[in-house]
Amino acid sequence: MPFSPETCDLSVVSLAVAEPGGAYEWRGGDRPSQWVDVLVDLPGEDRKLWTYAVPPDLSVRPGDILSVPFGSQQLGAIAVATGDRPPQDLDPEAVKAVEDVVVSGFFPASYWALLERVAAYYYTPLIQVIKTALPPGLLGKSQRRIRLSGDIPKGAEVFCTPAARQILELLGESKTGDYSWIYLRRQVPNATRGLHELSKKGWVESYLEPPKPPRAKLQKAVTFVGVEPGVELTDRQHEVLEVLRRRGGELWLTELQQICHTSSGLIQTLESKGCVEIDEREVLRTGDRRRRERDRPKDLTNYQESALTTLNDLRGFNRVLLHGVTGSGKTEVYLQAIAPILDRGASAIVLVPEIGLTPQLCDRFRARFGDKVLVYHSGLSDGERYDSWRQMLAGSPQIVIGTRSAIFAPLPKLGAIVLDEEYDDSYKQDRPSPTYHARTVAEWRAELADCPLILGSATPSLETWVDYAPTEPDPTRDRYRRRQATVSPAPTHYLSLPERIHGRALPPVEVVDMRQEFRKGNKSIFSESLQAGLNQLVETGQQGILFIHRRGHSSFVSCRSCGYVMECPHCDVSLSYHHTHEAAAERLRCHYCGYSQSPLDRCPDCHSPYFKHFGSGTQRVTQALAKQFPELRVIRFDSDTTRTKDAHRILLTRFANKEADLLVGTQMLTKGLDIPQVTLVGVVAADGLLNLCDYRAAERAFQTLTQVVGRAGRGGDRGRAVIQTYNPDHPAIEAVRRQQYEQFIQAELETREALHYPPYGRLILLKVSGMDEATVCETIAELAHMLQPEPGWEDIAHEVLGPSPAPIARVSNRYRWQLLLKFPPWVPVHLPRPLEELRSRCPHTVRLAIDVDPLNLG
DNA sequence: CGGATGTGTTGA
DNA sequence: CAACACATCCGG
Repeated sequence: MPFSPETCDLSVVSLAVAEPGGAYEWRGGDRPSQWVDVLVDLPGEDRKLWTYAVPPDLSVRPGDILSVPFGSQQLGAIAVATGDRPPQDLDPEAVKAVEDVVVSGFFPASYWALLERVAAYYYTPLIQVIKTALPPGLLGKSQRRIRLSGDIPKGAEVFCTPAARQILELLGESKTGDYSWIYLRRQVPNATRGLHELSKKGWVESYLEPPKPPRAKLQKAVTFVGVEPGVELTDRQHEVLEVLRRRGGELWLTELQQICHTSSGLIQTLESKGCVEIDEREVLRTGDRRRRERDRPKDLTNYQESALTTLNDLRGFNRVLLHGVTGSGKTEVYLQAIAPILDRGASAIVLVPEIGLTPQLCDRFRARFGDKVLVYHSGLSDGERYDSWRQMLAGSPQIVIGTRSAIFAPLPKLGAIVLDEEYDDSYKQDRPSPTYHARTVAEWRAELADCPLILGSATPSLETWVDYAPTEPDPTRDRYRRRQATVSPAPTHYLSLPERIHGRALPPVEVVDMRQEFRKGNKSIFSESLQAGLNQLVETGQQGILFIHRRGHSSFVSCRSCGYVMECPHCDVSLSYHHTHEAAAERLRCHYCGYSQSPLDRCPDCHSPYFKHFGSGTQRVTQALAKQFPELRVIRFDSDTTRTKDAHRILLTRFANKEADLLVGTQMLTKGLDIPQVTLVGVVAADGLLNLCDYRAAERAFQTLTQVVGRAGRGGDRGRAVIQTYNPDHPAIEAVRRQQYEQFIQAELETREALHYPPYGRLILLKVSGMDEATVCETIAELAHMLQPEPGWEDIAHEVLGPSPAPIARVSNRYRWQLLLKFPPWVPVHLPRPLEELRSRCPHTVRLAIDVDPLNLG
């Protein structure tokens, strides 16, 4: 296709140009191209293309990540189209040249369509979606930094404004002698004025630091070539050459030097004599190279077998729900379903909620598939993520295990996508745009890649249940749902694993009414039944888990005399008490803005000395345990004790090795933990879970409790679970006790349907925030007005709920208000007004964020 | 985003 | 009339 200004008209042009199944090739073709149209990484410049010249020493193809000069700075950019004719509507002199090709990437054909779809659905600029899909730092831009310069007369800061003085102070303390301008501006009020003042005096200067995108790590490798006749070698040279030959003819330079205790000089001499070649090779920083026992496919239960048969026969886009009770062996089904896909030369993506919490799953995949397994998540260093990402582009059959962003893994030949624990909320991004749900994106990706999508869960979300589970046909309902569906229809399969492997039973669940315990005179936080269970652990040598819900037992600091509660000065939340271990410093921390301070020993309000923290939930419980069960060995597993890298794995290994009898922890315990010796599961107080004011509270409580209960009795010994609550009749508790998923789900669905909440209806949340409360209120009122449905159309239109202050009305000194748009099932989901128009009504001090399909209404 | 340019406000 | 805060537009 010719390259012309017309084809660059962006307001309308979709950037997805690749033909399905074809090679990734946009306009331009194979001819050497001298010009390239790029999308730059600039906020607000959505979809505008910029033309650059391609210097003769560079080769640029569409899809390449570039660095380009832009104004005074350097920006990350992505090549969209190339051409060999100069742009006609531009002065050729004004066209700048591409600075560098950062990565030359060949995305699979459907990849761009996927990114476009995410951009459109979540109302997000395409470049921002690209940024979420790429490893961090790839679209680097230059950074403005400030450093001290020239001689600053002693005591001169006295004559400066406070802002300037503060800048000088900060720069003086800085190790590198400089700070980024963004940082200074955040730290110092009126920083702009201070900077002007100082640079005029010549005491500081600002400079642009060029972007430094991650690079492949290179190492020198030595390859054996041979000895030409007539080449003279010393004995030592012979010796080194012989070592290299015996070791397979190829070694890293450093390795060879170490083995032979020689210098690089000798090896260079060998190179000059033509006996070896030295060249730079890419080394992968993919971590974990531990050797491990090779794992063989396990025997399957009948249910697993039949699920696997269905999975193995699937070709093309199919949607599958693998509904297996806890301990039914879902992972083994994934493993055996993926094996033939790799054999066919295709790859697979396996998504898990949080990788740190599922080291066992990764280990099992690695044990089964060895180095074909790639792990990808935010815990990796930028370099590691970059290497893994490049490895995916290579296209060899592989398995990517990762958290939600791994749904964008650029695997060219995708054979299947697995989402484990599909109901988990961490699949939804709620903070910057795009606020995507990995399950939604996975459906699109599976559709575009024409491969099966497998959702696995013991407690499927309502969304998944209504879409995937077999129910009696209900034409009215189905027609409505179809109108709001986000994927085209596809064969759907419901696979059930109703039994645990090895014929093990689900643990019986006992619900204890804590009000009665109290009436009986039991003042302990442990019911009699749970106490008995804990005592038994010591006797039998079995292990147990105690689950604590964070909100049930707060960790705030309050005054016993006057009731004063320590709050964050910038947010409307109380500060939480943190104390990692005995030696560590005690801190009070704000979970929302990161503010922290040391604890006070007197109440700032009434000066009473009875000013105490209540400790975190886990801390309080471990203290109570130490008192009542001194012989129990306890491991705390919460955000305080798992902060460091690999802490999850270490603590879990210690527990698995029976170095403790009891694991006490929060939410983190619910996910994928598979330790056979666990026979007792206790929930200290389920009430914190039940009382969240959210339309999904009951569903979430049911899912979490079922998962926790499911940790018990996975080995040979029978398990049991004790749930303590002040609310034993709550439907969610009742459903967990009887382990009746379907009845609970049906009742819950009816509530949702009556109120048009998802999955019967959909939501869009608009969030507005700013420093000045009045401005925020005015703005959101205007937005609410603009978004009202046309008068007279109320019953066939969306509803506008709000404006209302966010549940936490102030964070980092920003006041937050929100609006909820609710679309009943028969109303197509879309913003009634273009986002741009809404943005234009917001003053510059006010931020507007949009959350499509929000999970947390606040 | 950063820089250049334009406009409105203040105050000596 | 300057100095300055604030808005707007441009960048290839």
